[in-house]
Formats: sequence, C-alpha cells, structure tokens
Amino acid sequence: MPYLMVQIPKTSAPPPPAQRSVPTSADVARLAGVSRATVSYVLNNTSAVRISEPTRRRVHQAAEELGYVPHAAARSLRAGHSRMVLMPAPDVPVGPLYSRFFNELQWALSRLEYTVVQYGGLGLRGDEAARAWAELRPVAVLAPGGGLGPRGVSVLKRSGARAVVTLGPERIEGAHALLMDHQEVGRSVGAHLLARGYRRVGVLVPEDPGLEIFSRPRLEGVRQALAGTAATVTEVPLAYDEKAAADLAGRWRSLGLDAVFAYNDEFAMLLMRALQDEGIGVPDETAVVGADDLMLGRLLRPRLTTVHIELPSGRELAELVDRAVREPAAEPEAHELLGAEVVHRESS
Amino acid sequence: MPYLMVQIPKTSAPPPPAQRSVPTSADVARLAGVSRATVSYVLNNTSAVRISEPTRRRVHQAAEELGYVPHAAARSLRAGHSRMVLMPAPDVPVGPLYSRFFNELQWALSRLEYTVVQYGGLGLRGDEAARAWAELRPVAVLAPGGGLGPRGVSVLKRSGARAVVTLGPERIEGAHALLMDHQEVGRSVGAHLLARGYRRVGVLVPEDPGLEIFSRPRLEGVRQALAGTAATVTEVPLAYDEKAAADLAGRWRSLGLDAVFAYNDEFAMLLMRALQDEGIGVPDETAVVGADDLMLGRLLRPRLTTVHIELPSGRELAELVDRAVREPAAEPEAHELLGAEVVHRESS
DNA sequence: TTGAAAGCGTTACCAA
DNA sequence: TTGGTAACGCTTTCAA
Repeated sequence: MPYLMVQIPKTSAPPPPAQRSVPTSADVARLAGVSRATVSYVLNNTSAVRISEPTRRRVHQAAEELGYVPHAAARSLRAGHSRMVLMPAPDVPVGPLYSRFFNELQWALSRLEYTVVQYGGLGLRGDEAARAWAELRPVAVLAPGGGLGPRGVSVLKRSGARAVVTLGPERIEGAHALLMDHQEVGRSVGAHLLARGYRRVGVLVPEDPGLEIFSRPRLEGVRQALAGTAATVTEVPLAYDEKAAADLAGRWRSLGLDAVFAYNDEFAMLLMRALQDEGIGVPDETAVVGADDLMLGRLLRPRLTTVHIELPSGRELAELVDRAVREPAAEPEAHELLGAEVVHRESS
Repeated sequence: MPYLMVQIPKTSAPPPPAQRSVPTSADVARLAGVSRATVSYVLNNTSAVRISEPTRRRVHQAAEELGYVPHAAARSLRAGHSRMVLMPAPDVPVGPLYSRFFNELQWALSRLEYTVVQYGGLGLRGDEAARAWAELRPVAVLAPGGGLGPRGVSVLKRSGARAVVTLGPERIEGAHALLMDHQEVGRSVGAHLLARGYRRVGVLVPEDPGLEIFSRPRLEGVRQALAGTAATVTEVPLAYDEKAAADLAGRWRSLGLDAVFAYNDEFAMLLMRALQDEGIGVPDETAVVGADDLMLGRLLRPRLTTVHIELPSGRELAELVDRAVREPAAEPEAHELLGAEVVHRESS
C-alpha cells in the first residue's frame, strides 16, 4: 500500500539502537579477506568454479562468526524468480479434513523444493488480494475459488506467476482448476435417501456466511438428486449453537420431515442430540445424515450415516503444481477431485 | 528482459504478445512519457512532491494498462525493512481453539498494517528453521515454543527481526514469551478430581507424537496437583482410533481407576463411548474429564466435564507484537496467558 | 514539476 | 582459482 511507505520512514527512521546492522555477504568477504563473488561461490557450492579448500574454510568460518544469513529478497531479485508457492491463509476455522489435506500438500511441495507461504491478507477481496499476492512474485499461486476471478488470474500471470491453481467449484479462465464439486456430496445423499424411501427431506444450512461456499452446493446437490421425483426439499437454516438446535427441535414435528441432511457430521451431532432430547426417534421418526466421515460420527448412537469425502493425495497435487510451473504454456488442466460416497450406518 | 527494452521505444506501439515479461516501473514511466521517479511519486502518493494532475492521470493509466504491480522484494530491499510478521505454519492438524486464536491474531495484525505470512518449512528443525525464516527478513517472528532455542532467536535478531515472540511453556532467552502453561490444565483437573473424592486417577496420553508438547505438560500438571496426597496417577497411552479405545475399555477394569483425564474433549468422547459400550458406568464406575470445552462435550450424555481454556484476544497479542517492533531495545516481556478453569458437568 | 543517479544485497559473466 | 563489475526493481536524495 502506498501510504504505508510514506508512514514508515518518518516514524521509525532506523538509527540502529542496540542492534548491530545486519551482516551482508560483503561483510563476510571482508572478514575472510576475499571478494563477494568468492563468498557467493563458496556458500552456494557453485560447481562451475573451483575454490581452494583453505579459502572455503575461511569463508565458512567468517559467515558462521558473523551469523550471516542470505537475503532472500535480494537473491530472488537478482535471480528474477523465486520458488515461492503462495496460498491465502483460510479466513475461517477450517475442519480437520481440509486441514489435513493442506498439510499434506504443503509437505509434498516442500519435498519438491518449493517454499510454501500462506498469506494472511484478511481484509482483501478478490482482485485486491490478487494484487497483494502478486507483489510477492510467487512462482505459483494456489487459491480457493470464490475470491479469485479471471482478472485476478491475469494480474498474477502478468506479474510472473507461472502457475495459478484454483480449488473450488468452477473453472476460472486461465487457471488450472482442482474442481471440488460439493454438489456431488448433496447428490449422493439425495440418492441415498431416495433409495431408502424418504420423501420429505430437510437440508440444514449453517448460518455462518463463511460456510456458504460449501453449504450452498451441498443443498443444490440434494435438490438435483430429488428433482423430478415425488420427494420435496426443505431448506432449514441453523446456527452452530445448542440453543438454536433446541429451538429447531421444538418445532421439528411441524416441519413434517422424515429425513434431514445436516450439512456435516458436527451439525448432525448437534441436531441429533437436540432431536433425541425432544423425544424424536432417529432414524425412525427422522433420519439424519452427516458428511465428512469424521470419527465422531462413528461414536454417536445411533451411528451416523455420513458421506466419505475422498481428496487426492497432496503428492499428486504438488506434482500438478510442479508440472504447471515447468510448462507454463501448457493448456490449463482441470481435475475433478472430490469423490463422495455415502457410508451407511444406523441413522438413516 | 533486455531485448524488450530495445523493442519498445522505437515503435512504442504495444502489440501485447502472449506472455510478455513482467512490467516494471520503468515500463510504466516509458509508456507515460515520464521518469521512473515520477512514477514512484505518483503511485506512492508521496506528499513531499507535487505532481500535476494530468501527469498523475497519465501515470495511473499507464500502470493500469500494463497491469503493473510493484515488486515487494525490490521495495523492501531498498527500504531496508519490511512489515512482514512470520509465523511457522502448524505441522499438525490443529484444533478449533488454536485455529480460532491464530485467525484472530492474524486479523488484528493485518489491522496494524502488518503482512502476516505462515511459513511452511516442514522438514526443518530448530535452528535450521530459524535460518530459513531469517532469509525472509521478517520484522517480527511469532513461533510456537519447542522448536526455537536461544541460538535460533539470536539468528533471527541478528538478521534484523525487531521482535521475536514465542508461544509455549517456557521463556527463551532474548525473546518475548507468551507463556501457555498446559500444566495448569492438568492441575485444575487434578484438584477437581481430588475435591470430588476420586483417588485412582488415569491420564490419557495420545500416542501421536505431535501432541506431546501438550499432553506431557497436562499429565505433569495432574501429577503436581495430586503429589503428596493419597491419590495415584496412572499414565494411559491411547491412539485416536476406535479399535484402540475398545481394546482399552476391554481391560479397563483391570486398571482399577475411578477417574480419568482424557487429554481433551475428543479423546474423552472416544473413551467414553468405548467405556459405555463395555457397560462401564460414567461417572459412577469411572469419571471422565475432557479439556478444551468444545461444543461436543455439551452434546454427550452424560454431559462432559471439561476444562475451559481462556486465551487472550488476538488484538492484545497484536499490540504486544507492535509494541515490541517499535521498541526493540525494550526488555522482553513474558505474559502468562492461559487461563484454565474446570467446567463441571455430569461426567465427574 | 521533473529527471538523473546512487544504492539496497545478490549472483553471473568476463578478466586476470 | 579468484576478483571486478553489472544488473535485478525500486525509492529517494540532489539538481535542473
């Protein structure tokens, strides 16, 4: 941000207080009695040039003594590129499923010598955010859909990103797409309920707006699966809150539903408890289905029917990113990578 | 690329090929027919210099047309400092409590105009990691304890970090400390169980080694609370796994415990279900206490006694970081910031 | 009001 | 085997 650059030099002019200035490769060179070039050769193990063993030692020792650490910005400025893969930090607390997936991906990218960085620019929307990311000149950007549009992708590519990969429901022009179609989750639940003879299906929709990107498609998927049948779909908003659940359970019978898709396992647990406290039998009076196949679903009584969501391994994704970086001209790939399968247990 | 510089000035007609090289402020200057300095003045709203309105417009338009985005590395290289706050990305899937805390902190730091970056260097340990972080020349580093030692702190400070803040059980020389003493969690549980007359206390310890930094102190806390009393403490390892829990429940009675602290609410749920399936009454035969005060504890029957953990607001922490950055010479502060309080429900 | 030039820390080319 | 030097993109004096 421009005004930021104006603010700083005034207020915090840096007269090194109790802090010696940061050692540079020139300092190392001086202490070792060699040139900066030699320092660079030694510290980077440049194979094109041979440096004598005594010199190497002197350089290493000098670097050690000064606590020299190379300056990444200077290096990538000089090199004209970096190995940074940027992903925006999630702005909502994210479940164990997604969290594990991200970790695996991060690990796999590290193995391929990329530096993974999660950028926490929480105020920024869409193209604003893309601009902020572009300032860091990442070699690749991995962004959840929703925020990023074709303009954002274009900004990133023009600023040197060799690969832009979106995770989300739809393809974005110019970007590789990892399609995660949560409608598929809803569809599988719809089909399951239909097959088991349920006809008046409720779908819980969390009131937290941050979850809409998941909840809307899941709802829509149920609608699709039941379209053209005798079954009806009722949207039921619910906050993740004991009181709200109890209220809902109190007027549950008036809704006249024989089954409900509870968005995910945690909401399912919340609702199921409230229904049971109200004396409503699960699954006899109302079937309950969750999603995400968390441990807790197996621990409930009745055991929770849920949707197992299969994500690809982090390694595969890391390889996609790597391929895209190496072949930036290639046509963007689109991968459908969300497998949804109902795990039938006792609650439906 | 140089040859581009040669091409343009002659024709000055920009027929944009597929993938041009990244536009710089020099390109903007050329297109707008001004100097690079002027571009910088305009784009940064430098108040010290007056630029005519027509010139401003030309510059802005040229920047827009080229899709110019400033190069953060070059900027901070020149400026000699950045506003980047670095924190290592967590290497284990982390619970909702910690996750919410981090999000809040991130948001608060953004409000103070810091750029928050989570660095995902998963292979690195201790001082290795500190070196990698130092390469990015962050103005502040916020790191969970465990990994970082005094040497790491020193590396970071020598490389220009004006504040190093650790989150963890102990103070590290030279760094500000946000002390999160999980022993306190164990102590409060120990005191609670003792007061309610339990004498043979088991403590569940997750087998996942990533959780040791939390589980060890919690166990130790229980030991402390029960030291010098007639009560005994038994360490009970358990994997987060249905089968393991069932096995444990199968030999539960042979352990001769009348109460168990289950590490956290999720393990408590796992164990409680296994005990109940085995016909072991909770709390009559064995009391169960969790920790973290998650929603799910309220939904269990019997309702789960747990430990509510109070973390400070992200805003306060952000302000501590900001203060530390502005006054790097100041004595490192240490804040005790984990409040633990037992929430008594029905399972104990 | 604008422009020329220096310099931030690196690395790579070309000489010595 | 080593050293000088230019260049990466940007901001900021100092001059015009």
